[in-house]
Amino acid sequence: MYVVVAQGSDAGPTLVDVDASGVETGRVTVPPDDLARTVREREAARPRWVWANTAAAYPPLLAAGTRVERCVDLRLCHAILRSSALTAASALAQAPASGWDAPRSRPPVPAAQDGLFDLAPAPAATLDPVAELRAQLDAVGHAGSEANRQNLLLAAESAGALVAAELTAAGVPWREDVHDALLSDLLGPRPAPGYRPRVLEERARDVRRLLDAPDLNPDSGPELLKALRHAGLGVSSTRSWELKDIDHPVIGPLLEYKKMSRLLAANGWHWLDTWVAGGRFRPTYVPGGVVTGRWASDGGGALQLPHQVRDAVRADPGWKLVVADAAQLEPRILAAMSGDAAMATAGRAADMYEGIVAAGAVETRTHAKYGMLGAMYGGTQGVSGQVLPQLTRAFPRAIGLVEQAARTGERGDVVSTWLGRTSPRPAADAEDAGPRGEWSERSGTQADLARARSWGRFTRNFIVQGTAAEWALSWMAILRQQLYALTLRESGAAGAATAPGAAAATSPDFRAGPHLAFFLHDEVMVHTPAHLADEVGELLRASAAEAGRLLFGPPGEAGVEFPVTVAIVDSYADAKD
DNA sequence: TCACAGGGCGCC
DNA sequence: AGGGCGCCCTGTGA
Repeated sequence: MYVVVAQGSDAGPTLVDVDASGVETGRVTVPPDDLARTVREREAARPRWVWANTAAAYPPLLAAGTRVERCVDLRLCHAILRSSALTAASALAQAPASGWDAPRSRPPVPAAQDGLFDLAPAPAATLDPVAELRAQLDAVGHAGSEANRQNLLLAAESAGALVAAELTAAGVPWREDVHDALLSDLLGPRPAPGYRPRVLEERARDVRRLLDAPDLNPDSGPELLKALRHAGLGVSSTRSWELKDIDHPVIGPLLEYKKMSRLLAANGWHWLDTWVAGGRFRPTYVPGGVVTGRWASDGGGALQLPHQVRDAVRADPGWKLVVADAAQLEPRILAAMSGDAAMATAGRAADMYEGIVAAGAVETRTHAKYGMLGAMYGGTQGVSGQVLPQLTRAFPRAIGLVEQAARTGERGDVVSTWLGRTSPRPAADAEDAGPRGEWSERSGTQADLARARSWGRFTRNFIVQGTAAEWALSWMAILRQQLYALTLRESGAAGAATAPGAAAATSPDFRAGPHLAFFLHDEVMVHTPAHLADEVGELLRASAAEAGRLLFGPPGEAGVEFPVTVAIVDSYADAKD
């Protein structure tokens, strides 16, 4: 059932067999060099591998050609169970903070060195993963009738950790030559270090001339603001959206400077040198890195990859990129969570916002879109605020759910996602705010009300964003298994002469067949041999539907559909409409 | 010289 | 006066 990978002695890691009720049934110490081979052999029995931290344990296995199907990431699951409202009464939740609560460390914790070991925080190696697994099994028991949901969340979170490590190992196929040509085209040739590219330098000169500010550094906000005001422009900031409606000759060159400067700084040649090697962009994903359950990324800015450079993402020769995007994921999630049949019906339309118009709730698609976004984010101004009453009349259960989440947050209480990820409590330390302390310690001040409303917007969005993240994790977990099954099938066809039973010892690398290459909250990219692209596209649709059933049950009368748009392309730039 | 906050902007 | 992020740059204070 479970095989716990524990840090043993210098002799190597210890593998501890544990049954479903937490009872140890055997253990063995493995020489470090044999770990990957041993895991590969044991994988045939499909155990759930249990380790402290997938990000540390799994990459070495992958590097040795060992893929695993299932795991428990104790650190990630601990974080969920510690704060979950479903398991609040458990010993795990009640215990004081331990090494399992340590924040993730960006660089791996260096080994304790002579004399300093007692000053270092408890390293993961000193924690007992078997005891932690038992504590987690016990905690889930406290969820009672909700144990299934909690288990589903833990499984999804752990599967996500496997996916994240595999995404980094696979990398995004990246054509450095295309990226370089794109940069040269927009900015001019790569300059010597310390110099601006030609186009950027020309725009900077234009801006200085048109503002009559010969020494202006356009990268300096304060300098730029001063120069703009001196030229008679009544601006309060240097933000592009504030500048773009102003009629002055400097605006054009300035906006172009900002755009190009951003490209250079964020995804220019330096980024290319740092993050792309051997034809792959390998970002680090951080599962659970956002409180809502969304992933974060650490270095490389994977989750902010601008559309400007996506043309450099190209399938390998003979391969294709299959890009799938969940259409209007968050409003559909809200419809499913709330059981709002009218909104589910609106979601039957290929475009949910058109469905909302067709239902007679609002007049235009734009009103539907901004109204729904406003409802989920807590917008009160402009179009969102205007159409909210109409949406509330048409979809009382859906809107009521987010309104209730907002009220709960304003009171200072916690909310939970569909699978039971629970929001943090608001910081209670507003009093130590220094000079303002004397009037913020009384409740009911303007600042208190603003803070409460802000936290209400957070909890309002938390339930939707967090549940959407759970859906996306489930989607990827299902997809990951199906893609690997396809890889196994293909390799079996190629090696038909191999004796039955020999397959396990020679399981193919997951990168030999269709595999996940990129993830972006509600969008995934699969890199696949071209002849399988259509089949992969169908898997992407089917797994999205299955993720919906896994979370919300079979789509009955009020069933919500989760359609995905699928594009089979050579270049990522061609995937968007 | 370094760490940090804030402006600004990229993504969902 | 709209939720969640990461990263670059500048300016400031230790």
